[in-house]
Amino acid sequence: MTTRVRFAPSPTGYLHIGGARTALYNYLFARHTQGKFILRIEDTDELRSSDEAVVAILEGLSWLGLDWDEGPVVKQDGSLGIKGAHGPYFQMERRALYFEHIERLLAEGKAYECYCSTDELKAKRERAQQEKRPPKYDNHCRHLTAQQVSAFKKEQRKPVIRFKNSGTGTTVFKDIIKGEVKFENALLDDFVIVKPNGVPLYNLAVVLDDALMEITHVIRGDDHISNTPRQVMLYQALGFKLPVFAHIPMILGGDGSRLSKRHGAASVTAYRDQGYLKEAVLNYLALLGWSTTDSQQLFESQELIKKFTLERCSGSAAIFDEQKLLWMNGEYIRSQSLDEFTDIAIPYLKEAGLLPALFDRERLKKIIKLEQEKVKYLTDIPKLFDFMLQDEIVYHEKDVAKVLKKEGSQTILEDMLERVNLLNNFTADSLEKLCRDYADEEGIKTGMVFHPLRVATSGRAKGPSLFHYLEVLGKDVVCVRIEKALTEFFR
RNA sequence: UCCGAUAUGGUCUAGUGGUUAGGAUACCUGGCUCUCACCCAGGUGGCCCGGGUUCAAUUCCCGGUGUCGGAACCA
Repeated sequence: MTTRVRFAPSPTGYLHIGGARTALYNYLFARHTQGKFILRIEDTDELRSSDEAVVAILEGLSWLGLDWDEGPVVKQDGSLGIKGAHGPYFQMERRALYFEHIERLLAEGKAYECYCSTDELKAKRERAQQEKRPPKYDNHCRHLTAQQVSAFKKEQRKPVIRFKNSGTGTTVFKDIIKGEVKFENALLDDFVIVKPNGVPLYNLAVVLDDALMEITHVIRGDDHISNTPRQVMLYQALGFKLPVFAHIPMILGGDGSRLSKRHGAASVTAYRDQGYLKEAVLNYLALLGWSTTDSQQLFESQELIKKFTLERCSGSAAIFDEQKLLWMNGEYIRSQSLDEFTDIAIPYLKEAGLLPALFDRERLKKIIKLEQEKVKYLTDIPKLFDFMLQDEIVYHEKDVAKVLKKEGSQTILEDMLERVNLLNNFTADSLEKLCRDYADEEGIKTGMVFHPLRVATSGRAKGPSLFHYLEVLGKDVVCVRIEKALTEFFR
């Protein structure tokens, strides 16, 4: 039997980081088992759902590279398309498919119409809360007489449909991650499954869709675990085969509460925009709630698919640790080949106006090579490379004060200017030799030469290997910059 | 209030009826070095609490507590 799993977000906003991990686990499971990964949009909440959110979710998933086998897709021309043979993949478009099953529940006496108004129900709920009783529907409409029903109809009251809970026994289901979970049926009430306008509620829609789409494994956040007994009851009432459940724990913010915008970025695209590599986000998310026996941290592409199993998922909630994500980002940045990373860097440099339309790629690679290992966020790229890519030089005041405006710096720079000018073979090696020889002759420490030279030619005290970037800069530029530093700070 | 899940350094986690409780990150120290970073070496820090079972419990059982989730005409 081929496995079929789904990610079923409700389009009420961006793709949340927790949702992204749920999608990732579904994706990894599907690929690992060579099954199908389906994307379904649960848009039965007409008030909160939006088309923009659908697009945002697809964008998030696509950025991460979590490709799905069935579901809505954004076509070349930007419009929404569909792929897969179990559609539609939007619940609101599936309503026609639900009717017969709802009718069946009604006809078999497994569900009934309820005419209680929302106000009446709300009042009852509040009373229960005040009296410290669990809020629970009192089954008021279970046994309405024909007269009462026609009276309600005359009032134009539109009924909801409730599921008739047996109220006895227990509902048990197996969960790959949580083990066996039991609920007393008596504690559950006759929950609403269809709204007055005929739109099914989550618990019904999810069961019908999963069953009709032949979903074999339901992998979702454990915030759904309390809903699962209701769904199990529906599966049984409807006569459908139960899928295997796997409830993965929540992702929390630094303060232990559910991760949200308050904790910084909560959407995957926000991480993209902050300068994270998708590989790092994927790897980090995979490890947040899943691990190998040897606690492996970094995974090559395809390796996650090979090693991921639901059985090795943790059962407890995890706090999202951005510091560790950042470390991982650095690891992935450093692991890119020079060519790969150059391709990654180019858009950032262009955006910052540091690259003309036409540029010398080989020279750019030499520059990138000097600082690639230091990039933490991709958004750091411009400020790490700017002084090597543009003519103007920006002097950092603090560094100038600390390094340049020191006793002897002027003489040193003047001497260096003279000697560099005479240097024919302008390479890192010869430059280093020149500087060391000079320090030797003058009987001063090499640092006395290196540091002012660095600040004079780069504008700052931190940067790549001095002689290597001087070589890339070239003799003319280096001389101009030393000259400029001299006139600006000493003359 | 009821129901459910859950508990190993600050954080993510591995693991075990007898271990010096392992890895990663973060932090600190040292080394490398022209700065920063990388890299290397070392270090601080942990089994929620109480009972029970047992020769022995971080591990198994029960209870408690904390945390998170649910108890919608939201998903």
